[in-house]
Amino acid sequence: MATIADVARAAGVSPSTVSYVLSGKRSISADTRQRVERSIRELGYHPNAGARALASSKTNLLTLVVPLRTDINVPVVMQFVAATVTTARTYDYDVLILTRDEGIEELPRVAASSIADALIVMDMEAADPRVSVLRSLDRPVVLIGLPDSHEGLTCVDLDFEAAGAKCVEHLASLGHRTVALLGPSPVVYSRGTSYAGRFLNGFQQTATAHKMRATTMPCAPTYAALRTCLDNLLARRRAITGLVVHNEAILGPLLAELDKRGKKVPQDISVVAVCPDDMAVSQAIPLTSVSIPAATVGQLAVEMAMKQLDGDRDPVIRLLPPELTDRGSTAPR
Amino acid sequence: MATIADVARAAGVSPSTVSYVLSGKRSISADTRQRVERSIRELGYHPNAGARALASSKTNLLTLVVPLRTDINVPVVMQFVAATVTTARTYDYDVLILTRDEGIEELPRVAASSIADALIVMDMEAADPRVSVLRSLDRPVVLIGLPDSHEGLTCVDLDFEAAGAKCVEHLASLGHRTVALLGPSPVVYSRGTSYAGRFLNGFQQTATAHKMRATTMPCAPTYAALRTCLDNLLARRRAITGLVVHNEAILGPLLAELDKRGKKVPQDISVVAVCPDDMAVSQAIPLTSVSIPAATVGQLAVEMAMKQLDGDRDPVIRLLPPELTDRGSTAPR
DNA sequence: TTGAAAGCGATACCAC
DNA sequence: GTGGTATCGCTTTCAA
Repeated sequence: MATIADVARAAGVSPSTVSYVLSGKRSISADTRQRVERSIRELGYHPNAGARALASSKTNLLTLVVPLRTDINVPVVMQFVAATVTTARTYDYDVLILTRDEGIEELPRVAASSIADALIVMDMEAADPRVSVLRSLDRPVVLIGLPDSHEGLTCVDLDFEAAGAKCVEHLASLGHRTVALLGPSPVVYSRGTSYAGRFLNGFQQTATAHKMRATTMPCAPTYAALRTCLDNLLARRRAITGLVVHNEAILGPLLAELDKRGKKVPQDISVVAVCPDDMAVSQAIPLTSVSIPAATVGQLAVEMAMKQLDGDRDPVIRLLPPELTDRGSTAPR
Repeated sequence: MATIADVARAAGVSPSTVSYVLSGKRSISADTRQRVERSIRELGYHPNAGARALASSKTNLLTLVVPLRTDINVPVVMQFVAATVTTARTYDYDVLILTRDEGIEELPRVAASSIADALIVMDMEAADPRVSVLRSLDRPVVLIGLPDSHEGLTCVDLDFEAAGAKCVEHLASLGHRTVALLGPSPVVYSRGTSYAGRFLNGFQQTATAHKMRATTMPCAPTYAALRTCLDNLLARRRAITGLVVHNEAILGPLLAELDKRGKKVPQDISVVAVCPDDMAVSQAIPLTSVSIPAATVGQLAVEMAMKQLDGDRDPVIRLLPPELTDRGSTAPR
């Protein structure tokens, strides 16, 4: 494997000159630059990452902590990972994956051994035990989600509270008075996942503000759970006319089940989903939805990490405003 | 950040002794070891990854090349990634993610700059252009999938040909004579994805061997495509009594649509799926299936990479035998 | 059983 | 505009 010394020798210059050609940190004569670049090409030279990290205290690696449990929304996580990796590459960074199951003790290891320059952590819970550890790492950190105590930490996420509000506003503007939220699995709530609670708040507060009758119901991602929920919801004396679904896994089964029970969407019941756009589009019928902008969040997370690496250590909270797209699964009442 | 010299000083020994305590490469007196370990703990020492990589020519990083297109089976990919990361950690390795979109030129970069010690590449196509590049990398490589020309390369995957055969055998043993394969999206075939073709071969050859009438039909992951496929399949003069579904995304919609058309499973039509077990279980009705052992494959891939890093460079082809679980969605004819 | 010191391959400071 | 070289923090050979 060629080293910087090999390149220098081949180009008839010193190693430092090769280094500067690569980094652009000082001006090089056109002639020298060309000879060096030619040698680099001919030798197939790639700077050794370890040596570079040691000398510069920069690894050009980002650590991404991903939740890989089964009860998470796998496609959303994937979109997020993809966006993170792609964006990182535009900054010449590679991405290291840590699954959250490896546990809290992996974070200090990765930080202290200088494996990565910064960390991006997904799926924060409201009272996440990792918060204090992350704060102590002395490395740039970006959280996806908004834990309760996030002082000093940079966070980015969809504004789920506003999203909950937006869904209700939409139904209210169509004249609906009796609505329900079909939420994520009970375990998501009991775990204190931050986005679930924030969405729920936005939903309830807005319904209250509009003096609507509002029911909320968590739903495990199984047919049995869904049927139970629907049995319950559809048996109400005051018929529910608007349904907000914050549970991607259940969208397909829900539509199938409503169809089976002879409930037409949107004639009998309006449905608003909270999910990535592609998912809303690919259901049995296209769904009106508030988009979960996983790719955007991933990109922003990397950009915020890069900003911190550039020296701007001020914590930032960035909550993306929700966007609702009407695809016809909601109708006036 | 504490260095090995700090630890050595605190413990009253030389840096080399600390290094040997850590690596276990030479015997250390109990007393010395304890003093060193104590200092390590007290200082919160973690060896610097870059320095270690430079001195030892080992990064303890594995590169995982993941396809992050939308037409792939996202949950399967996730299971695979999770298993890879988890297994890698048991060998004290971390995992670097490369998405295949970054393209072929990233592979030489990662290898030549010694970012990672070995590579695991998912989603190989039959005539994958990456094969020759990978062969030239001079680093351990494990392929998930079986490209046509894999001489000299280590591969691991489910034996999809045997899986296709097993599905047909199962239906044949139940007396079915007219069967169909609902396959992956046409783009998966046209891309030449290796597993799709292998499964198709196993399906067709076995059907032929049993003198069964067999239809095969790719199906895009949309409701429209599914309906078209079903219209076609259900209109046959000889009614299809056994359906093999090698397309996870379409399982839910398929069952809903069959239900809607009044086709009872398994009374009117038997269904065998090819998908991860948890997916087969969580459908509207539990499905008889051949399991896609993503987690096992991920684990094996890491183990095979580690074996190569241990010096055993002989290429190995490992095709896992398919396992069929009867969950009642198939019935005698 | 332990220590001293020579690398590993870059970066970046100091000279010229 | 370019070169020389100390330095980063660890591993490992050589010596004792």
